[in-house]
Amino acid sequence: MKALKIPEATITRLSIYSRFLKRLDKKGITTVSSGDIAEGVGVSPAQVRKDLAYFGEFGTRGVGYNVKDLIRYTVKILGLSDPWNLVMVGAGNLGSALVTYREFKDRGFTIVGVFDNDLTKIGKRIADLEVMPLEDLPAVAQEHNVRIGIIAVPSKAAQDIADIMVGAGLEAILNFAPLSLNVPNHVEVRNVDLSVKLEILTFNLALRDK
Amino acid sequence: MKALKIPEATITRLSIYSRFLKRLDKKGITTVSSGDIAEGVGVSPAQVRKDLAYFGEFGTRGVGYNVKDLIRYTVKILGLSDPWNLVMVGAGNLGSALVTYREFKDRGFTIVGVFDNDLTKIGKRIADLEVMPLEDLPAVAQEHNVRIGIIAVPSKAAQDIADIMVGAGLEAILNFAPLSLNVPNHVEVRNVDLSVKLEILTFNLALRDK
DNA sequence: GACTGTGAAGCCATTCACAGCT
DNA sequence: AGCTGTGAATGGCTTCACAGTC
Repeated sequence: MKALKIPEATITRLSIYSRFLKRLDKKGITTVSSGDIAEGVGVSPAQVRKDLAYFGEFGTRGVGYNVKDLIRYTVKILGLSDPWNLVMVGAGNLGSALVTYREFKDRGFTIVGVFDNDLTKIGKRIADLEVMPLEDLPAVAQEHNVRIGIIAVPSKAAQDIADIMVGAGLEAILNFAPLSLNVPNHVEVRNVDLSVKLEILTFNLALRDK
Repeated sequence: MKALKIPEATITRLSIYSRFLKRLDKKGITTVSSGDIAEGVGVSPAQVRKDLAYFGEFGTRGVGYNVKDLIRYTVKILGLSDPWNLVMVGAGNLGSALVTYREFKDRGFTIVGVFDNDLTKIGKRIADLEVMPLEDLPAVAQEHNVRIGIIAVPSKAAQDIADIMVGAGLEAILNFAPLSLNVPNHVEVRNVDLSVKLEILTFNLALRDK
């Protein structure tokens, strides 16, 4: 693979293209142009071609892209050719919703353990999993070759959970708590902040009202 | 307010600063520097100052910013001085989790109606709300002056819901379904894609494994 | 001495426009 | 004729560096 530095925005879009293409494939569509993809996901055709060009030449000039092939390429690029096992910490409403979230399963993610340190939640069933105490996380992670953890606990507990995940040898964390986590450099963290986009909307509506 | 075009990334960070500042305030901290904020949320001090500078001069040279004042300013800029009423469509796991999501309430968002067209869900209670049929959305929205709707339904239903929201006169939509919605220009849409950040993590881990 | 506010510089991402294939 | 792949141009965001203020 090229050694070029790839913009994170490109990876974001690749993830979106990949799922859009799967929908096309389900509809039986076999060929697609950069313009079709662009229209389907709301970006420019040049952007689509540029994004793909970071990784190779996947299309045919004058024709477009083969849908099934392009799905395979995007899935490969995103590291999704093989399934991933995840652990989830936080068995509250958000954690429970994420454990049962259909799209994760569709994209090859399997949650193999749900943890919480709230005694009232331990033992509770979510989908086919039983909520376990946090102490069990390292053993479960090791057993299932887990490299990625999801944090869905209140802000004040999040850093402690992150420390436990790092201690358990996890390499990446998806954090839903609205604060910045402190982790060593070798651990990748991405935050999903559920309020930010809502506040972008209120900002825009407030501007409009002026 | 200045007529300058403001980067959306700036608004994103403002939302993050605003919540970080509230945590400082709760701890009793009264003054903060751009460096403190930067460290707390993981950006550069220059970035913090530049972001704030789009909207005015809020600090004191040689001193920093007054925490309570800066909270007020950021809240005002984000359009959060007055509370917002929202409607939620989708009473599944994700919708239910969002209705009870603490942070929304803390930031002044109140969900005044939850809707679904699944008969098995209608009548169900989520927090202190009873799930209503979609037909009731326009009346509820009007009654409570709702301008923003949240979509938390499966992809294939999302566009229909968006159409209903537009028909009900909503001006902004927060969409959790992983596809691009078609709406008129006067309606603001932002998407929260729960899989994207996870796939950024797998991309990075896959790179690392090479 | 410390920290803000800001023009200028630097950097990065997107768009343009066209050569290259089919 | 149609569409990809890509170097060049553009545009926009971030960082730098320092004057201004307390």
